[in-house]
Amino acid sequence: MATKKRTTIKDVAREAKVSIASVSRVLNGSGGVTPETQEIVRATAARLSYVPDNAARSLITGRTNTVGAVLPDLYGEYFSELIRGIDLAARARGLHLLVSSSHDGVDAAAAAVRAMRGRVDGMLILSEFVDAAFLEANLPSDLPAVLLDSPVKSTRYPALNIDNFAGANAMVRHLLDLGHGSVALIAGPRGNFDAQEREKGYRSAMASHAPKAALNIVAGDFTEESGYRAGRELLAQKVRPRAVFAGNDMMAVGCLYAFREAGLEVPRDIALAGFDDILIARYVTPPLSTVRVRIADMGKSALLMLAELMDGSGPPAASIHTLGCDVVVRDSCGERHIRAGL
Amino acid sequence: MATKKRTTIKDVAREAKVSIASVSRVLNGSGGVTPETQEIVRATAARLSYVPDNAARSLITGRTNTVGAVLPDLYGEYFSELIRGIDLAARARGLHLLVSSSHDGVDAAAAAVRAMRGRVDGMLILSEFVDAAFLEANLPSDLPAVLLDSPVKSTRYPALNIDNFAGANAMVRHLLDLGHGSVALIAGPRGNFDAQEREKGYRSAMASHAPKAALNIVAGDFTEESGYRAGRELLAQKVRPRAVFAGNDMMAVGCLYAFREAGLEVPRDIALAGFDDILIARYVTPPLSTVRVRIADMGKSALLMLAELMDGSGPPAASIHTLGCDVVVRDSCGERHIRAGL
DNA sequence: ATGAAAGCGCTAACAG
DNA sequence: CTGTTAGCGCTTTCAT
Repeated sequence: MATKKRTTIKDVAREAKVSIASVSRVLNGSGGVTPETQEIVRATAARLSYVPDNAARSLITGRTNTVGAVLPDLYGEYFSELIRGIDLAARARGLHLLVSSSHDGVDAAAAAVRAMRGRVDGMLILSEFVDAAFLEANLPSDLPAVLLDSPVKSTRYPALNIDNFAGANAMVRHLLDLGHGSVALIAGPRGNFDAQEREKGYRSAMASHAPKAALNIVAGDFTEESGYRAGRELLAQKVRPRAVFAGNDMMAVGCLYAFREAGLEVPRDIALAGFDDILIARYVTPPLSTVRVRIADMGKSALLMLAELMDGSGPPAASIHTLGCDVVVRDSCGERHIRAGL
Repeated sequence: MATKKRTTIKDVAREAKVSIASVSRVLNGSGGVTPETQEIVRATAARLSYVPDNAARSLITGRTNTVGAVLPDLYGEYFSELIRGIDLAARARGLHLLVSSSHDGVDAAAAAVRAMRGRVDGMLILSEFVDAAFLEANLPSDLPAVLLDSPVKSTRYPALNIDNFAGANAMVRHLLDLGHGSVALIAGPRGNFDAQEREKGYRSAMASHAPKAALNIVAGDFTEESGYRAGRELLAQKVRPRAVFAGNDMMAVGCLYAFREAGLEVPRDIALAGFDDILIARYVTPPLSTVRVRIADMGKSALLMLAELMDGSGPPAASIHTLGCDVVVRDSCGERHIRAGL
């Protein structure tokens, strides 16, 4: 279809009265061609609006100039920012982007990864289903890849992670500094890597800045609904906490609704903070203090890393890079100013 | 890189002690092979973990099994929903998805379209820069394509549009039915197709349901900031309108802030509605009545249409399909119930 | 500086 | 039912 009867290099060669080799040389800038010949070839190619066939080119060069991005079924805002970061960086390097999202299980993820074989020169993988065995089984050993936000300590692939620990730690510390004697945590889903790191950050901040205060952790699963339930659970405790740190913004929003429903005013009666800085955070009442994650940067950095890997000049395999977060202080935690860059 | 020294069809043939043709036949299900041979081939292929080379396959078949999606630099939520719809439908049909987003001008869009030549069997194009001449100049005449949300009346490509007119019309009618004597409009950017259609919908509803009321249109450009300014402008009018229909949700949100700042209560003092049903709409106070656009459906339908086009069984070129919207009634317009599907 | 020719890995006739 | 073979469009030696 696409390549039904396009003009080929032969047509150009014939029209330009040169050999196909010369045409190839000119169009690839391989040098060794007279300026005059170059001119003729270029003109003819333009006249016939010749476009080299990528399949043929890939077949012989072994390169596709395409990178693949495998992403899970994830929440809109995060996804689009990430993709944008990746796409921009890819375009800047003349690379195309093949995406595959929405995988709801290991098998789907594996299929997605495998389907990209031979179509891409490198891959960006972000999936909770990825582990060392998964990679071993589904990735050709010679295909460069970069792992995003992954717990895998692979010896073969570099990983790029968000500093969930530091972000959570900083936010809890901030809450504590504000004078809220003790902070409760609404945890994220058990198996989730981000959730675990954030919880660790919470524990660490509590241990170092409020060693006498008891830990107060209620369960959640990153959904608004679970945040709402957690909020009610918190209010039912004998002593109502002074501040709550939710493992992500959606839960914070749910929690906010629970508080509002109970007639409490945030932050006067109880302080609240989230994590992610999703768009909504700015628009709820009161605006939510949260931890901003620079997703687009992560996409960009990941692509750059992958590109280097593909050039053979990349970072040592197994390196783990970490991207910082910013504490964004809005109204929900009881103070107003911005503390950035940790 | 990716294809450095992979096992080829020859290796499989040798190991299975059959001809490469048989291997090809088995793996393509072209039939005409004994079950036993099939079994042997399949087993050896699996054992060698053989994966056919896409480039070679494309070269000879002329198909890439990939569709391209060219999107402008657009707002996160819309983009991710659209992509998800497309991706899901593509996967269901065994098609891969090559994306290119973030184009800030005609040239960038043209480059993006051209770069996909030969890499895809069909294209989905959503760009404000697209018009008949653009397509003529940048798309190979034999490449199937579907236009998304485009004003172009092309004789060559089918288009899939959102029924902005009907959506706006229904919302304004709803506002009028509620008894708000006259409705003001915050218009979108001048050149924008969606904005124009929505304005027409407003005019039409006013003409038919409130023929005696004067039209009241203030300018906006789809940004929150412009909505805020428009809100102030509206409040400065001699007679404050009873209801305001904003051309999109972001402007409605900005407008809401202007009203709040002026000490007005929505919807008691003034009713407000938007368009798009972005996530935020649900979370502002009061929740915003709006018009829901089924973006993911649009992506899916577009891909299905494209797939048919690629099979040769597609809709007649130049057909224009329209996707309905739903009026979503929340608190901001002064009544609570849902009216769906128009 | 240019051209001829050998494949890249695969599918699709065409023979047998 | 199976094997042989001719390319698909291109890059890249290797001659000239």
